[in-house]
Amino acid sequence: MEKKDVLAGLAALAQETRLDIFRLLVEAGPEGRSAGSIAEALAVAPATLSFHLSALTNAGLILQRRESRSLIYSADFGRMTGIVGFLSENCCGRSANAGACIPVCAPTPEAANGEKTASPRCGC
Amino acid sequence: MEKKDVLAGLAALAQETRLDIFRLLVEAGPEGRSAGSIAEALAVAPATLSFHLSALTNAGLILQRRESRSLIYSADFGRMTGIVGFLSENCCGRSANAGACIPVCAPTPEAANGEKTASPRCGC
DNA sequence: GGGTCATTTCGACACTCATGGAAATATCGT
DNA sequence: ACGATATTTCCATGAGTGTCGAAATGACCC
Repeated sequence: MEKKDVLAGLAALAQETRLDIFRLLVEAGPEGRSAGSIAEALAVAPATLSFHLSALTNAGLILQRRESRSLIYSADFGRMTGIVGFLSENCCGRSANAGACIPVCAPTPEAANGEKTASPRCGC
Repeated sequence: MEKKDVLAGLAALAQETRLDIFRLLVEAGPEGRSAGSIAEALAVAPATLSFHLSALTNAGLILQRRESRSLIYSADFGRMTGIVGFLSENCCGRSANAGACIPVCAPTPEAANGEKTASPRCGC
């Protein structure tokens, strides 16, 4: 996970509507949710929602797929785990991390296999 | 840790110069670093640095103290841990977090004592 | 192919942000 | 009190962001 990716992710999440969208998608799990359903849930105008969805997509935080007429968005858990890992490693102090942990989502298949995950998991 | 605090923290860190400043202060530990020393290390104009330092301070991410002529800034590790905790809990999926952890800095005295820390530590 | 539904793109607007020079403020040593 | 040092505040400027109505695109069904 490179700094510029983390920066993009933070910028994307540092906005109330987008954070709400992302949390909604995390809650929805891998199946995701259609744009319309998100717009309704958050009471956001379609054009505005689309703007935010593309911001999140560009940041690599969410994925898009089409399902007949609807576009379904879902959270990219691996990316989010990478960001949290970066912050923990680089922004929480490196010497004093003896013991304390924050539980995190299980690695997604893609993260578990290839893609060197820079975040060292504690062996608990 | 409330959503608006997390939002403020993310907004503060979602900017390259500020992320660099914060990482420098994390590296410096509790002793911190003077504004001048930061400006020199990152090659940032004093006025610009001051602008960013106050953004980080307003977000609650760093602390300021005076030491004779210099103002010393240091990272607020408890705050950062809170933000990472929030992201892990709310943005990494809640069902699938069985086992995986990300090591995090030991809680600061203030976090360890009072101030209900919403982030559940895993018992490893 | 025409109608309809779901969503995006375009365009315009108000607003906020990042930058840095110049002036102001605070602290120290003499 | 004065000069030097460290840092902030003030100000102007250019760039970027969030919002949303209206028009365009894509997909389905008959």
